[in-house]
Amino acid sequence: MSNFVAAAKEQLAALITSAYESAVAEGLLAEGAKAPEIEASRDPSFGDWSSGFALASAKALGKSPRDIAALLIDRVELTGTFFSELTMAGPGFLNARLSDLWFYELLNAIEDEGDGYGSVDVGQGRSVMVEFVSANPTGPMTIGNARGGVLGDTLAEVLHRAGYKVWREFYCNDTGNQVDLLGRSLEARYLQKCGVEVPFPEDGYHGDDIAARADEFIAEQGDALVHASEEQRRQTLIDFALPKNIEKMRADLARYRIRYDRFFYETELHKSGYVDETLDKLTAAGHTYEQDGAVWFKATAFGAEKDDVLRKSNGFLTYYAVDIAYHRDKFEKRGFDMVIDVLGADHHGHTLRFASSMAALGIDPTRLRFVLMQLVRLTREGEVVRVSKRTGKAITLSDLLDEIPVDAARFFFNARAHDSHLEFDMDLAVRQDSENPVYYVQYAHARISSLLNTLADEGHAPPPAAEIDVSLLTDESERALLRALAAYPEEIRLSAVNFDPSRINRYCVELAGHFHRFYHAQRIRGAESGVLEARLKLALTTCDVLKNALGVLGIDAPEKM
RNA sequence: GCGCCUGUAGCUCAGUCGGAUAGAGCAACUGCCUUCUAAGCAGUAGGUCGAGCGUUCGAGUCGCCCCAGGCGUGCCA
Repeated sequence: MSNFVAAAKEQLAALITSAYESAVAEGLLAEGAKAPEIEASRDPSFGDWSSGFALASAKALGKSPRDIAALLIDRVELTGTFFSELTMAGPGFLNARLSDLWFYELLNAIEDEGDGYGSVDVGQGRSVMVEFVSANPTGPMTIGNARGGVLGDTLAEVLHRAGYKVWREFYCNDTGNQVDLLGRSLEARYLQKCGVEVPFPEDGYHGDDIAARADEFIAEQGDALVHASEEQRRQTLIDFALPKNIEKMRADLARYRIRYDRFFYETELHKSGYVDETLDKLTAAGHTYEQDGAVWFKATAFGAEKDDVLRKSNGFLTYYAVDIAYHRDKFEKRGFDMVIDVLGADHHGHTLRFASSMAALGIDPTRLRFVLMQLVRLTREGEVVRVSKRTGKAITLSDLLDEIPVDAARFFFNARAHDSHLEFDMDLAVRQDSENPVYYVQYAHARISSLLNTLADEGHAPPPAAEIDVSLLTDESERALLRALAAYPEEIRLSAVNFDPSRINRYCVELAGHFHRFYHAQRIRGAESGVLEARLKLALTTCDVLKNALGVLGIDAPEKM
C-alpha cells in the first residue's frame, strides 16, 4: 500500500524541517516557524514539488523569504533522497525535482502491488454502509436515480479501496403511504379498463407503467376484482404489482452494473416490532410528547428548527418514525461504524433531523453521514425537460439504458461532484461519439493493448520493473506520465475522504491524456535497446493503472475499439 | 422571510490547505497518418472567476453584503 505522492511530500517536508532546525541551531533563524506545506508544482518548469515555507514563515522569522530559502537550500543534502534538485524561485518558493530513485521505486511498487495499487488505508478496516437509490417501488426509476446509483456505487468502491469494509444497501419502502397510493392508482386504472367509470386519484401515479400493470393483471386474472371489496381489490393489485416493480428495479440496476449486498424491506421493521420498540425507547428517554392527537419528536432539543411528527393523529406512523428505526437498526443491531446515506438534495431538510434522532437514541450522530446529490437537469434540444414521477413524464433508467451504453452512462453520471448540478443533455448522451470522454479513456487502454500485442509478436515483452533504467525516460511526456501514475493512490484517498468519486473520472481522463501525449512524443517500436524496454514497461504500467481506475468506476477497459 | 447548493472561456465543468502566468473537454480555426490504433496529437483564438467591500506579502479560494438560478422550509415520501 504505497503512496508515492505522500512519501515524496513527507520527505521533502522533513528535509526542509531539518534544514530549518540546523539553521536555528546555528543561530541564523529564529524558532517558531510552522511546519512546511508541500504542493504539486503548477508548472513543470518549476520542478515537481514546491513549498511556500519561506514565504509563510518570513514574518515569524524576521527575514526575507528569499534569504530564508537560500539558507535552507545550503543545508539540504539530497543524496539518496527522492529529489535530485532543490532550487529557489520567484519570491522565495522552494522547488524540488524528483529523482530517478523515486521513479524507479514507483515502477517497482506499482508492479508489486498489482491490482491492489491505489489502495490506501484511511478506513483502517472500519465498516461502512452506503445506502443509495432506495427508490420507491411505485414505478420505474428515473434519471435522478441513475445519478444516485452511480454515485453510491462508485463511492462504495472508492471507500473499499480506501480500506473500509463496505456494504451496499437499498432501502425499499414496500408499505406505507406511497404504496397505498399505488394501490388506489392501480385500482382506478383497473376499474376503468373493466368499463367502470371512476375518477383517477388526484394525487395518483399517472405513469403508463400503472396502466400496463393493470393490463397485465387483467390478462392473467380477468375482471373478477370489480366485485371484490375495495380493500381486497387494492391489496390484491398491490400484491400483484409490487413484486414485479421491485424485480424490475433490481434488474435495471443489475443492467447498470449495480449489485447490492441487501435489499432491506420496510415491512421487516414493522413485522419484528422494531419500529414500536424504537418509539418506546425515545418516549422512555423523554424525547417525545403528544399534541393535537399526534406524537412528536422533540427535535428542537437537539438544535433543529422545529419538532417532527412520529405518529400522525390518524394513528399511522410517518416515514420519519420508520426511518429512525431503520437507522437504529443499522447502528445498534448491525453495528456499522459509519453509515452514508446518498440522498437527493431535495431531501436535505432531513439531514439535521436524522442526526438529532440518532443523538436522542444515544448514537453518535457523526457516524451518520449524508451525501447530498444535486438534482439532474435534463435538457433536450436545448430545452429543460421537467420531470415528474407523479405525472409519469419522467425518462426512466430503463429508457436511458436502451439508448446509451452502460459505460457511457456510468461515466456521464459520475462526471460531476455530488454538490454540483449535473446537466444531462439527451441529444448528446444518445450520440456515441468521441464527445463523451469515456471513449477517450477507453481508447487509450485499447491503444496500449494493441501496442503490447504488436510488440509481443516481435518478441518484446515488458521486463520486470527491477530491470528498468528509468534514467532513460527523460522526456517531459514520460516524466509527466510517471507522475500521473504516482498520483493514483492520492486520488483514491481524496475521493474517499471527500466522498467524491467523480475525482476518479477526471483522473482517468488526465492519465489517458498523458499517455496519448507520450505516445505521440516517443516511439517505442524501433527504439534502441534499454529505451524500448523502459517505454514498453511504462506503457504496460499505464494500461494496468487505467484498467484499475476504470474498474473503480465500473467501466470496461476494452482491448480493441 | 429563513436554511442548503450553485455562479469561472460561446457550452459543460475542474481548480487540493490562500501561492507563481486561472485550466480541461466540447464547439471554432490551422496543421500532423507510406512508420506502434487519427475515437489521437500539436497549435491559434476565447476570461471583469456574478457585483461590491474587507482580511494580507498574496484571494477564483477566507469574511461581510448584494444580485441571479436550483432545492427545501408538510400530521407527503
